[in-house]
Amino acid sequence: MTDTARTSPVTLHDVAREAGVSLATASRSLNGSTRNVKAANRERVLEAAERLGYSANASAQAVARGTTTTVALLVGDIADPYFSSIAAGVVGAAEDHHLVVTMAETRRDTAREVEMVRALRGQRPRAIILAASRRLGDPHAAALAEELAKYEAGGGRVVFISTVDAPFRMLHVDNAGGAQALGSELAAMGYREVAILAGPGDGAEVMPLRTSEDRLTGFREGLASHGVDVPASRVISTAFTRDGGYEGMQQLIGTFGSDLGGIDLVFAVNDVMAVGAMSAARDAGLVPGRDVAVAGFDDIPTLRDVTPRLTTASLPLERVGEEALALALAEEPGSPALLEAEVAIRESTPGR
Amino acid sequence: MTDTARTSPVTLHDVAREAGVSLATASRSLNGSTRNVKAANRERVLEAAERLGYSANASAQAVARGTTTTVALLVGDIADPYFSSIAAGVVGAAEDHHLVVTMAETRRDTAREVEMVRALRGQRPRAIILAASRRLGDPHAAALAEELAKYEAGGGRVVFISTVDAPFRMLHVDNAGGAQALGSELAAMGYREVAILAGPGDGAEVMPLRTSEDRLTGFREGLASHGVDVPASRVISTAFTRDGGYEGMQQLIGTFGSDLGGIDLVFAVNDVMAVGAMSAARDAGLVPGRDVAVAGFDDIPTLRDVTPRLTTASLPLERVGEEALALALAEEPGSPALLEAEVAIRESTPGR
DNA sequence: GATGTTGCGGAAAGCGCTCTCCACCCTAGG
DNA sequence: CCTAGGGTGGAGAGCGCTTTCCGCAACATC
Repeated sequence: MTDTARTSPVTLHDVAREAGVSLATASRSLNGSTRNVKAANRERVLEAAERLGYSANASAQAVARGTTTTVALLVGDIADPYFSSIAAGVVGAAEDHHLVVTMAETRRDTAREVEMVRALRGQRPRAIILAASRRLGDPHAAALAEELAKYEAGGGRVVFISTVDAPFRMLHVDNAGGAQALGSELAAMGYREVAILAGPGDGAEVMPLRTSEDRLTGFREGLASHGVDVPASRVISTAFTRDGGYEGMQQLIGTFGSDLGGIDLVFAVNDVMAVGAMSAARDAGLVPGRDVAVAGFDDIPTLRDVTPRLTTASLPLERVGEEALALALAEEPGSPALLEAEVAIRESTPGR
Repeated sequence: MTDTARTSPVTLHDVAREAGVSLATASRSLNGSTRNVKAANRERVLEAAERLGYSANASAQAVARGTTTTVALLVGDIADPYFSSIAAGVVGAAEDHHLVVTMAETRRDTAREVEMVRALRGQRPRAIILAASRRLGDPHAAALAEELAKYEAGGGRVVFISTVDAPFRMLHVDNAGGAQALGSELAAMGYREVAILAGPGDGAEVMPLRTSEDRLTGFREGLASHGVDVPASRVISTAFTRDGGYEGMQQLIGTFGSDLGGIDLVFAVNDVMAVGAMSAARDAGLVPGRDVAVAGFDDIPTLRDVTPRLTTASLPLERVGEEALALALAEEPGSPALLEAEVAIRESTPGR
């Protein structure tokens, strides 16, 4: 019976002995190799395994087979709904393929990202999926690329989500296109005096996030197609977080006064920033949606219930995760996939 | 130089050969064992490793050392901010210990949970942390306990977050106490006619979630201490999700009419449900906070900006994750830790 | 009966590491 | 001069598996 006093896991050897067969037969019975095992023997092995509570040592299998069942996912911040939604997609899809996913966090620090990749590389994952946002002209980009190249040289696969073109498998999210459509639609609704809360980076000292940049540029183009221009003085650089949005709006109010100097629409480059911005407006006595329209980007499900309901560009984040895994597993990378954003006009931009 | 054509990872053997030393010396140089290596040799090894882009094979190390650097985390739903906050805490703390965390999702299905544990067990993680919510009288509980017992018999550690007492390391979250304090305070503020949106399970067909049950009971006790009673007809069983909250409120409105028959406070057993409930109220023409007060539980950061700001019991979720890991790593389990919730009264319950 | 075929079990050689043990060199002490 | 002992390198066993290869038996074919 089960040896309750043991303190190290049951091995295949134990099972084989218990079943009275060889290691080879036990192995073949438990993982359905190409080779057949006589039913009687397989039966005995399965029983013995069950009785002993055997569970194959994945590390040993990995060493013997030369391949693991692991996929690594690197995100900026797990608690951020943007990343956790993507993670949910990856984990869900991974499970369908009987893969285990290991996660790490860059904490939005691009130097750490290189370290994390180095650490993850040791796991010999089938693929490394990078969902952490990249910066333009990042000084660590070269180091990252080098580390990833080494990983690929060892047979690994690298998938990048939403970023600059890189010599790896790419999953593009249509930030620019979505933002453009959003900008165009809002301009058509009559908004003329627009301010933008962009992500961090002024282009000089700190480099901007690629995602933020794409959304900023796209949005401006969308507005421009209706003859609306956003002067540089109305583009605020701030953190890519809720607090960043809050502070950005505060800054706007500080600069232009509590009537915002006629600004009728504030576009934040992501939903959590937009929500922070609404709070700041409210705290300054403005009613979002009435005194100033606000729009975001992403369409985070958890934020679906904020009031007024947020106009945004809807991104299928779980699907992004699923597609990323599919891309990682595909034999041939194919052309870079593009996931589109869909404009969702809601009460936070009632129109003028 | 780096062999760019290779397709299988660089091994320690390669490094040793490149450096002109033995496998043993290479191993000792690269991981700082107890044994000394002459500086010159270590230097050569480090250089060779760098040049070849070597990264130690974690699986092989695990097999050789008989121990991994992995911790497994099992959550109900990664995209749910409750779980992702805990996950962030675990991942953050794990990193400080140079551990990698692998995540799996039960999708709130308790049968799947057993399977997931079985799969994770193969990884031989140092610990398995279970954050997935458990049900009272779960028919799969026995199977789960058995699977976990097997894992522990193999030297693994199991940590349970927020649940029934079980013969494993426990991290208790003070759901009952927090709910009681919240109930008491709200009763003191004058609320008398209360309805509760509880989690799923009617106690007969479907078993209730332990978390939900604790919060329900605690809240009732808190009210009772001020002489306020909640009749069973005002306790709605619904899904533990945003949609569950929405439907629960709809049901309340359907039953008691659009004035809610005098109900002045609705307590939802978690924040996402509360937010869903507010939306349902709004969609029915009620103004949350004015026509009906709403309270939640958890204090999810992402939901900090909903309006009216949500009264809730604040749980330090990231800390829960950190403590869970600490508990997993501790030599001696010690007495079950208890993490307290703090009442946060905000505008969604202005008082009467 | 000799000669293939299959079908299946087991021995053993790896997989990429760690770590024990032994060998060797050098210095110090007698 | 010899011996003891500390420091260091390397051979090789072993971790828990997979998988190749060999051998044996049972059966079909001529």
